[in-house]
Amino acid sequence: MSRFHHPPPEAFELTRMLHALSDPVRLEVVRSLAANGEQTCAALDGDRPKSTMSHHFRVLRDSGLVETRGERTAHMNRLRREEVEARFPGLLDAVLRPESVGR
Amino acid sequence: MSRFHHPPPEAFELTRMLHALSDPVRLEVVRSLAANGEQTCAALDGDRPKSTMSHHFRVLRDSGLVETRGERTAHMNRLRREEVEARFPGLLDAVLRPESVGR
DNA sequence: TTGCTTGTTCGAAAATGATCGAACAAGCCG
DNA sequence: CGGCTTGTTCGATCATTTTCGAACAAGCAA
Repeated sequence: MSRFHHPPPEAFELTRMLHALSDPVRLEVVRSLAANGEQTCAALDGDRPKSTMSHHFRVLRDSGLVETRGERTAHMNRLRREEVEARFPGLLDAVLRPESVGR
Repeated sequence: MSRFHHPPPEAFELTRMLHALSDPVRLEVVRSLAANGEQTCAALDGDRPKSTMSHHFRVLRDSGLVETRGERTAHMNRLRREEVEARFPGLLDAVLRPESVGR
């Protein structure tokens, strides 16, 4: 039973999602989730302080990109691929392309 | 002879472009350029102050999304479709989709 | 229970970004 | 030339973001 708010796809806002993706740290998280599947917050912090990461996960959740399941102590994060694809077709694919990476 | 700086596609940065697109005013400009072709700054301000629009155009130029030709007094703006498509395939299409509009 | 782990929330500080008036530059028209 | 038009640049202000330590909550393990 997650204590977090996860908007339904109809409520996704493009500008909000683009803003969520426009931060290097968050984009890295999204890419890692896409490449490696569900992961805990700890597995995704790049040695950054937990409070900082907690903030980024919240932005990702609010935008609709990520779902956090608060089961157990360690929270699991999942990229909401299908939902995002349904609402903004092609967006995630474009952002996740290997060619788009690196600078 | 444009006095503006327009980065070449190799220099486009994804996070910078996503940030440029994440502002409602700028997204509206990009959509108008996509739908109606080249336009002057005046045609694209939504009754907003010129200094404000000038700022947004600069962000759009720096990201690589827009090219401003400074010929004549009135500057012409063009969406750099091909360049953006070559560097970040699918990104513009996703953002310009009608379904993605409206909230 | 006590302690360790994982993560959130709060609050503050620093950085970044958006907005807009005023002054300025340059082309164009009469 | 003088004035109008189109936009840029500068500076200030205000709002939003980012970052991070400290305190807190809850599960889990010994």
